[in-house]
Amino acid sequence: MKQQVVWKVARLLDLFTPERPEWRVGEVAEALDVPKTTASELMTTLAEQRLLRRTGGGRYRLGWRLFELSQNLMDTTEFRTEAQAVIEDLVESYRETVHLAVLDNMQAVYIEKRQPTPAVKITASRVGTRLHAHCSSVGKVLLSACEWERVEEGLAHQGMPAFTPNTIVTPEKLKEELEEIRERGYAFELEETLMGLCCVAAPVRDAEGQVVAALSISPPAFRFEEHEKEFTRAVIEGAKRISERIGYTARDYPGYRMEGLRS
Amino acid sequence: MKQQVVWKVARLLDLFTPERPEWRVGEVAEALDVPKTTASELMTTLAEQRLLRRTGGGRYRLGWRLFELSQNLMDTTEFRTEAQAVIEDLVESYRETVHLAVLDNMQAVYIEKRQPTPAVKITASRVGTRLHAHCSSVGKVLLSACEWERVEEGLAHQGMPAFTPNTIVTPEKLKEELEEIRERGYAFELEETLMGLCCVAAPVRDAEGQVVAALSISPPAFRFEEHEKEFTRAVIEGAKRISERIGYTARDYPGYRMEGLRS
DNA sequence: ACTTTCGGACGCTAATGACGAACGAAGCCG
DNA sequence: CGGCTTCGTTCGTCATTAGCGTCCGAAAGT
Repeated sequence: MKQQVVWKVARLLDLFTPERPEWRVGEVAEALDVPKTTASELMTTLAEQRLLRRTGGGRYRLGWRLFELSQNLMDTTEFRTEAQAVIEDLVESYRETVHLAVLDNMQAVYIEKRQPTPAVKITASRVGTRLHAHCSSVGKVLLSACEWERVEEGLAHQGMPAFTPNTIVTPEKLKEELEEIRERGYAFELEETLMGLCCVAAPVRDAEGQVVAALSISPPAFRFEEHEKEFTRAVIEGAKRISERIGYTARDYPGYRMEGLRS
Repeated sequence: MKQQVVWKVARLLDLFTPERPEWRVGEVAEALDVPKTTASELMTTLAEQRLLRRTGGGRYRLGWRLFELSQNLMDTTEFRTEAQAVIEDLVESYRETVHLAVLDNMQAVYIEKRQPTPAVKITASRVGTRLHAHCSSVGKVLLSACEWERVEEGLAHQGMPAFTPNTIVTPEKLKEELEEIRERGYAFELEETLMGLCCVAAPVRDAEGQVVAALSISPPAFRFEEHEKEFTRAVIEGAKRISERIGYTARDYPGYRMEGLRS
């Protein structure tokens, strides 16, 4: 185990959640179980580097350098701009929540989210949220593009918690599901994370045909059931549009099979 | 000098600019002037922590954890939501570029930017850009809320480069200017960064009366000259609206003097 | 197949981060 | 007003750990 400082830095930064955005030295020391002096020194250094900032009276918050870096990251994520336009269109047309996610360490991270204007805040999802991949449509799409071996070790690390009776809880079942998804080119999520919520997701591919993101639409269950094929078609179409804009030429890759939608 | 690892991490992450978003181990080693093995180990650790990510074939990019952290930061920046609405309104009404910036380490960082739809990309400013505070309207507003002593030491560190003949280049002149700004409650920028570009900015204050951000409008010089008072009034009004939404009650603080606009 | 380039593993050693103790700086209460 | 508590920071020591030379394996180019 090398570079433990980096570990500590990461652990420390992760303390600053939306629920608890401000920490004092003593609190951090306790939370990380290190002496106060250690925490103090680390935090001072991080503040010098603008990864943290001091607010009034010895309290700390995340620093603006994180914003700068994140902005650099987003600005160089080619599919982002294209995706935004497509997402906008989808929300316009279907008046449902639309997500875009990437895979990170075998988890899905929402990097874009748009809700229809009369925002019925169904999903508690926030942009920047990391979520278990085994029970979300985007997650499953992204996992389906990985070698099963890697997925397996990811699961070993993170487990497969059940959130509803429909959540897939065994690796075997997930493996089957992923193969099916890879085969057909899109994924469903039928009340696997939250009762009453369904999603369809399709993969976004780059010029090399690699899956780089997943696009999903998340209507409430009852509306999904009524218009399943329509939603499915729309998401596939949208993902395809994004893919093509960033150089993917619909060669003979699996996925994008418009025929054969789920009976 | 303590916690040098953190310094290195920061320097390393800063390499990943929009212009050069991908780096290999060897390139980083050269850029930071460290042995390859050192760079390799650091980058591996950072990748494990998801602060970097490996893309195909030994290349690295910024990792998604940065996005998560930045998102946490933005989500807990109270004035952000309020500001967005106000910015939107301003752009609607005046069809000019509007910025919101915060102060970080005596530099201004744009955290919000909106341009009118027929985007005449005048300013090369990007959200997430850090810029010299002595020559921008937002910068000067933010500096005017700091003790001069701290400003001075910041200048010592960063210098006062001249970008146009109008740029303020001496601390003395800047000090005068800042006092005037503090007194009157808003700042101009008259072709100090770029010829042909003028700005007006006003401070956003939180519930404690602290200046937490600056709002600016940036029309081309000719249009600014025609409607100076109008723009000024609008920015002050906007900043005030944001301030009030986050709990500032217009007590007898300096600033927000609507009377006495520049002759 | 040979060479070159590149990334990663290993292990020694010097550098450095962790931590206890002592020191300031605020607030609190008698 | 002044001692007391709470909290953060400074200092100096010591054990830990990160740095880097050397070696190796993989991939790409010749």
